Amino acid sequence: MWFNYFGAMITLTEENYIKAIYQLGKYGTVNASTNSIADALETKASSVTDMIKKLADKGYVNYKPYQGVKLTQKGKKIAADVVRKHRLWEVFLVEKLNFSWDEVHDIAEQLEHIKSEKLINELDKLLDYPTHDPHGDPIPDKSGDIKKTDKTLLFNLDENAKGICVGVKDTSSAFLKYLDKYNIALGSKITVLSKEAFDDSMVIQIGETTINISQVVANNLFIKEQ
Amino acid sequence: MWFNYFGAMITLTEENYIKAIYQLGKYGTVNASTNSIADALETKASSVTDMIKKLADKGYVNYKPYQGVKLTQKGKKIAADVVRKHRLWEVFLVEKLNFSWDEVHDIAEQLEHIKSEKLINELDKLLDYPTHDPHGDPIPDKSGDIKKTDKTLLFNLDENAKGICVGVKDTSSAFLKYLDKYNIALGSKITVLSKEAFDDSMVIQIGETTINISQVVANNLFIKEQ
DNA sequence: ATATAAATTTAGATTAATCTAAAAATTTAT
DNA sequence: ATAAATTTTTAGATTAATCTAAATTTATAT
Ligand SMILES: [Mn+2]
Ligand SMILES: [Mn+2]
Ligand SMILES: [Mn+2]
Ligand SMILES: [Mn+2]
Repeated sequence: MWFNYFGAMITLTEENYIKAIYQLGKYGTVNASTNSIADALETKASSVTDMIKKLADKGYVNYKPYQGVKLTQKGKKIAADVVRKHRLWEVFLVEKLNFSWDEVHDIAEQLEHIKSEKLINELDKLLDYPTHDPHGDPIPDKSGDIKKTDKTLLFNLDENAKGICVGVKDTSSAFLKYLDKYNIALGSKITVLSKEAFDDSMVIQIGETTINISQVVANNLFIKEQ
Repeated sequence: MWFNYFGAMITLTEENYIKAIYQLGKYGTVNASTNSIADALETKASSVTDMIKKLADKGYVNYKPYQGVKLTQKGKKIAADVVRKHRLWEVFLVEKLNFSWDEVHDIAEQLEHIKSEKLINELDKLLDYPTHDPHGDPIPDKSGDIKKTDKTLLFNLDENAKGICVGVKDTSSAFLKYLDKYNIALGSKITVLSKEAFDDSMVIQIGETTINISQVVANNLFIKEQ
């Protein structure tokens, strides 16, 4: 039996639902729909409806039938804690255990559910209080706050614009390995040499080399413009 | 869905049962009884019977009704892996995250179920391949073997015998805190000054100081005689 | 050797989380 | 405005893990 911040019992499954709702609500203020939650968790809409009711009973979400859900303050705190743990563990795996950034997600999915406040705070200290995970995503602080930096998708940059790669939107192993192959990493300086209107591809310069990237790639790389 | 060494799916609960059976079979060759397993896991005998059947179906234990169970080779490997993970995580918590030896057990109970071979091997490397956990218990190697050292309970030492504290039998927080209070730690040099036949208490010397300990304490401290 | 006690198993329920299929509500398109 | 399509909910089952209470088997004591 494990108890959360508010002294209530919470299961691994409930945490996963709450995290999914949190991440769906990241952009915009719309409620998370039943189907979107089902997609995110690779489960069925009927399962989501059941769980949503339980989460509403426990005070983690506000729910009116057919209206989707939104996290309460309580729910947001739980979600931020899980995300904080997930991202700190990812940093640990890369910084201390020699993992590469495409290997950490699945293990962090497990580690994010370990319950111990001291553990996570000591881990934070061991890692010297990192602010971002290996994919450039911000790490919520103890109170659940994240300071969001101004970043844009590479896709939105104009010709001749310059910037630094600060994150990835798609964190799939396939995409991360593609980036490794072309020496694109967090911190890389990128210049847009040209844009092709026909297929929205781009020619960009990374350090000394020049490469052609597709619209798909450009839409999954976060850049801090300079 | 998680898969073990043999490619079979295994749940956290199954792992806990297998570990309990492993630890019950540590001394002697007798089968683990249904009730002893129930006690170890704080569950009911009827639940144990059900689970035992499932473990037998999966080939982790040999079971004949009313005869208790014994781990198969397959079961022993699973158990040793879980124990290895448990103890490596305990070392990590003490060595890298400033935990004391009385705080690590419950968290290791959670961490021992994290599935990643690379994770545990890298952790092993980070910790410089420790052979014992913070309570003096040996850490199984990758293939599940543990080299057991010759140790005896302090209770068995004669008057004037000397030894070094190499482990604790009772790993409860209460006992460990008692030991901290009297500056008894792994590595402490202990001399038996006298034994009291009446209540089996002892007077022992630790470094400069002399203390009286009860039979309960003497029966829970492992000593390497010198 | 029988009776009593203890250990173990079986039977039947319960809870969490899931699913499929069908019903109901909402949204979109004509 | 009505019909069609989509989304969401409900109904009914299933699986894993647990429990209580009763039945059965094994061990112990006279
Ligand atoms: Mn998760
Ligand atoms: Mn990440
Ligand atoms: Mn466990
Ligand atoms: Mn230990």
